[in-house]
Amino acid sequence: MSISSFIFFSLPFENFTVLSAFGVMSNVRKSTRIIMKAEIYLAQCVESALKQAYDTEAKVVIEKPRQEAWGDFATTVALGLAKSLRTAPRVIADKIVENIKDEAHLLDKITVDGPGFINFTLSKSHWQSSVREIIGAGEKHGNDTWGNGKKINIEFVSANPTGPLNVVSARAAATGDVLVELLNKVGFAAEREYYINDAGRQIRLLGASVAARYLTLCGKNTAVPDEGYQGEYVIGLAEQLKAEHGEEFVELDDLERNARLSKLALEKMVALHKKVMEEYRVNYHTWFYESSLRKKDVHFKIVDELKSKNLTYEKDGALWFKSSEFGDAKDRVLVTKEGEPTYFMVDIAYHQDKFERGFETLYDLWGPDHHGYIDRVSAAMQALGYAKEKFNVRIIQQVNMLRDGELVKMSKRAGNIIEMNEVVQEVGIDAARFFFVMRKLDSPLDFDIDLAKKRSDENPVYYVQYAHARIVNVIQFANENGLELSLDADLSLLEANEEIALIRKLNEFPTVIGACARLMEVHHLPAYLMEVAAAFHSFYHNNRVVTDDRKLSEARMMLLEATRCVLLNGLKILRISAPDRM
RNA sequence: GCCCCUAUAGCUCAGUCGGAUAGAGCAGUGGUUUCCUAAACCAUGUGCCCCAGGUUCAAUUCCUGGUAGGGGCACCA
Repeated sequence: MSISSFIFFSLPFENFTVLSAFGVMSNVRKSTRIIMKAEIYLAQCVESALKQAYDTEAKVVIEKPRQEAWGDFATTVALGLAKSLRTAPRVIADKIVENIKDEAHLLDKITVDGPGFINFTLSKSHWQSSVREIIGAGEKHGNDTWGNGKKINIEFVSANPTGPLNVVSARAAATGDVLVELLNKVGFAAEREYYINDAGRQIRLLGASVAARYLTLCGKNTAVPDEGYQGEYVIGLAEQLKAEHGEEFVELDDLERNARLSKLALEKMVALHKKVMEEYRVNYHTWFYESSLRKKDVHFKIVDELKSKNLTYEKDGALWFKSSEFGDAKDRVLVTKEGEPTYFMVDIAYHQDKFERGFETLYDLWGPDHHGYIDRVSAAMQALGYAKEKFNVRIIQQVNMLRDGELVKMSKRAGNIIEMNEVVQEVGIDAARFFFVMRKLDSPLDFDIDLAKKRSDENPVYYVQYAHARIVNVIQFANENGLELSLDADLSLLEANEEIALIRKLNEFPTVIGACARLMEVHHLPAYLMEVAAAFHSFYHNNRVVTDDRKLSEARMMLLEATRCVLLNGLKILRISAPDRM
């Protein structure tokens, strides 16, 4: 992550609310400044210096140097221009530096190092004053507007209501939930959506399976169909339905009984899924029922549209879509020879429906077993006239559960899958959510159940939460000793190495949020929060907050409050609690 | 056979648009508390960045080809 920091201009800024555990900040004055990242300012400085020196334009990227000693920010622009300008990179770098006009007086030092890096060191006072601005921004710290209000739909989990949710859903749920939060933080209008496949063949199979178990319970031994659901939970469903409805379905003919039981079982499963998601703190904007599309025959209208574009044909009694004309490996069936619409066919209608509801871009989060399905949906969307980049899929790799250091073997057939709810209940919601967003989406995630349950320093969740609790405790202690948080504190007293290091870290928050949103990745945020916690703990250990030196204490209280703001903001995005005491 | 993902320290993993001496946590070792929470801090070692080519002033990063591991290739979802 590159460091980000702020420059303050005297422009009007909207009102804000201040986060505080104790309400001591209620008298805070309103900010009248707009926040701008230091990187953007530096990039502009370098760009105009470049124009001045060489009459050249180039995209200037400001990054964080590998070594802290080299400075706060750096750019390699001189290295990149060496060829086109036919000049040694160091010469270019020197000339750029000569032409830099630091109008905001932000810079303490600019050096040219190595083969031609330009390193910038910001003044201490800039870092110090950022503490006040972070507190002032409150929960808006890290917000941006580049999403421009664009409507984005993020569909995730969408597990079949034919069985309990497994651990992969827990990863997808945490990921999708946090992604939406991140996107909205940078100005998008992103929404969470869950698609419920409550129609079609699989649901009929569920009905038949429940019916078999139900009849068996009623004394009429019946086998579960070969392709049906064999899991224990089906017996549970049958038991519940028998308890609620007695034997009223026994005398019905098979078709009728299956249909009735299928409907009732489905309602129970969907209710269960909704409950698990709610307890996991995922609040979907939309629970979309496949049956609502089928009722309106929307999927047949899609077929008509594809037909009219001459993109379908009949073969072997089935109706095919020419998906290979849009990059799919082969054509796909829309209507089977039995005359049944495929899942795919309804799915096309579903995705188009999202567009018709006003979403400009769609993101689906799928498991690795669905990657082969991407091309055909993409093909369908293109066939219907939507640009390729409007439909996106992010594959979330698998989850391996580890217990006692051993991989827990899971098999659907053997019925020993680990349910999402079990894991969440066992390790706690905070730990589960944190662990499930810790890894890059492309990587399989090893979930160490024992580690997630540990209440010790090895567990990263507690490390971050402990930092927050510690801060709350110290501020409380300070209050008891007659110290109040005051925005007028003299921040120039924050000079210790640990203090500056912590402040610099706090200023990276907006950059981390931006990177997550831009890359559609969540794992940078928990990693960053661990860094903030580390910087804070280090500061805390080496510096007392509550001292005889009242001015210094007040300055340090400000630093603590700013740190608390960042931790709270970060945890809030992850929807993990920020405890006041541990 | 075809497609997707992965390969970096003993272990689990970061590493942004290719840049300066490749990082963190855990484990190991040694230390820190008359003091606001020790669920904490400090010190300490380790790397054919899977292999071979290519592009480039510069490759862990991009391209090609391998090797190994995981997943997927239905008129299921």
